[in-house]
Amino acid sequence: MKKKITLKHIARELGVSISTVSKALKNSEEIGADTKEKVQAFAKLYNYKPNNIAISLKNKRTKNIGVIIPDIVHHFFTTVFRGIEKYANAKGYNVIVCVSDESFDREVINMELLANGSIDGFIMALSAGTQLKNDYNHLKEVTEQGIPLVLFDRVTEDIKCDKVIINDKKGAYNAVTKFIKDGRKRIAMITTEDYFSVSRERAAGYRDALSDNGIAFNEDLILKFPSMTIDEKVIEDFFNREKVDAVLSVNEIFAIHSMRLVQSKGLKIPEDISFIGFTDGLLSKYASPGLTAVAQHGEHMGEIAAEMLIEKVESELEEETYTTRVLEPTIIERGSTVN
Amino acid sequence: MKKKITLKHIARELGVSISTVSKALKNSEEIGADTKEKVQAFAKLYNYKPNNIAISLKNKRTKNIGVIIPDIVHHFFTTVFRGIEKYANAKGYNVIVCVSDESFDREVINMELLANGSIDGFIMALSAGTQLKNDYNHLKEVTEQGIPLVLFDRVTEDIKCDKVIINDKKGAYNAVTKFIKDGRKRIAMITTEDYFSVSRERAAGYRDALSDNGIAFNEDLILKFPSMTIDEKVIEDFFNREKVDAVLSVNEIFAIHSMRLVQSKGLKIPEDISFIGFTDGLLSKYASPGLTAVAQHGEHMGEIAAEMLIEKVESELEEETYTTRVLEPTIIERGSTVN
DNA sequence: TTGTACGCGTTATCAC
DNA sequence: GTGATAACGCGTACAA
Repeated sequence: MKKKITLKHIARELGVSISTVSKALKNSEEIGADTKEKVQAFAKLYNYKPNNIAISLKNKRTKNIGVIIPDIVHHFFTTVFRGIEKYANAKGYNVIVCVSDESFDREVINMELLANGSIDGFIMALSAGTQLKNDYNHLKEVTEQGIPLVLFDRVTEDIKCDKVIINDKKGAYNAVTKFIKDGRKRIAMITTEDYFSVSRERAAGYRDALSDNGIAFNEDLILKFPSMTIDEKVIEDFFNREKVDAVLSVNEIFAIHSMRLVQSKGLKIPEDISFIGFTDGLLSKYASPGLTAVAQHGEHMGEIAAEMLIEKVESELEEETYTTRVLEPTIIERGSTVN
Repeated sequence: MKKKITLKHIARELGVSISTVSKALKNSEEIGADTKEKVQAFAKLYNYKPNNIAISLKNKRTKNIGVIIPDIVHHFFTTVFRGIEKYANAKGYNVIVCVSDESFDREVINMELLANGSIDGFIMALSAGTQLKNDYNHLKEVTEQGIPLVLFDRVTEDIKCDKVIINDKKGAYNAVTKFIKDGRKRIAMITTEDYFSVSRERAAGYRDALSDNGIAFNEDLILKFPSMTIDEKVIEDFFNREKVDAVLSVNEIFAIHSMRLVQSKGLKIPEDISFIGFTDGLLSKYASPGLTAVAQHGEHMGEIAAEMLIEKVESELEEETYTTRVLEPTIIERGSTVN
């Protein structure tokens, strides 16, 4: 087993000082050509690579960025992550991921852990628990320490930092408008509780589109789930109770479940009832019929988040200007709506 | 902006030495009760937390584990990752992820980067590029440096290290046996090129099951894709050319594509043709009909990989005993096969 | 041209 | 009880 070699080893072996070795490896002009050659040859032979940790300690820069997401087995977060990873890697940064599992406590613990020197900045989407509790002190502490933070998708007004979101309101607005143009009258919405920032925005877009088209808002057509988990029975009751001809869902899981249910009741999609779901993921693509989706462009979102973060990390001056990038959602038409 | 505080700051502020502060904070018996109290109160007030990087440098242990996977937007890898993250986190480790994007070069680069002190050990699945090139020198270097390595799912015989895989051969064997029990005669297999270790194993299981049941192997019933990408036309040609009544697919994407295609040709699933696909993911669950799947238990696999790695990392003695854990696959029955 | 000394933040050892 | 010192590995200002 050939252990990692350090400057000290090389210096001792070659009978020179550590700083000479250090300079020689950086091709410093101060060092004589022969010494340089000797040192470089030796370093190459033993495959010397500087120790990242030592460099981090010295530079007070780790070249790591911390990503905290609620769930990794979730297509949208996964695409965002890919964008982050891609951009960060290209810039020479590594990505440390922690999963909050939608829990406030785990989000806090992970953040504090990473904040103690492990990373240069954070990119994160708030956990459900955090949004429910509405407590952002852990974020505040981090930003007050001067650690850059970028929030994406699930954000909060309470924290001053860079953010990147999609225009959820407009996405919902456009979807509902499309339904209305297609002649739909009783448009339902399946969503989660309001403490999710995205759900609130989407609900607002839904209501705006209805009112702009002279359709009265009907509370009975809103189906709310307390979390990301589904109760098949509740969906069934809903569709037995309410006669609807279009459904906007805040995620594809709810949408797919509903589609299967109404199909089993003998309804035809999109003739009798049409569907649009947020988060253009695999399920939307492979459902039968395909689910028309509001694409959130996760990968692009991730790239932008990483770009914003790294810019802040690398900028010397600490101006306190924070920007929010709003990406435009796109509707991907598939078989669940008429064209 | 209140910057991170260090031992030095506390020492200076309180007019004591750094080592006194360090000891006081660790509740050392050597330190006087009043000094301890004073120091601890001050530390709490200013929210002192030791710097991870400095500790890493001192201990030569980072409490980070490096995970290198071919693709993050992939349900199976994602579930494995969740298992790794969960276990590692519980043990106080962070996870640094790098995505090789199925490329040999990116795998090498990422590995070398992380190997320079950033992590205590690696967990990885080989990229397609690496398996194709069949070059494992970067793995060899890492293990020779004494850095523990655990391979999962996509492994190689060429490297001596801990491994965790599922019994792919048996999974395929069981699936095909089920087809035969259900009276199927012309059983096709959709797979990738043989350089994937898992594809080889699954193909072997397929052949064994046929031969054990007295069915001749028929090369024409094997549809091979060069990579993970799908050519719709090729699938169509295949099903137009060959009359098959059962299909085993090495992944769910190929299976779902095929199901949609044969359905569009008017065939009934599972009456006319039945399907089983590897990787029990979201698509299998939500397809119509649901796709009977060979579950790979990714999360469990991840937990085991993390457990094996951390055990090696924390064990002082460097015995060279490597074990391979083989998990048993399970068939999850859904509508794509008769019960 | 090369080497010495110091600092990054922490801990452990040893002296006072 | 408390503090000085060395060490982890590296880079660099400064001295020789």
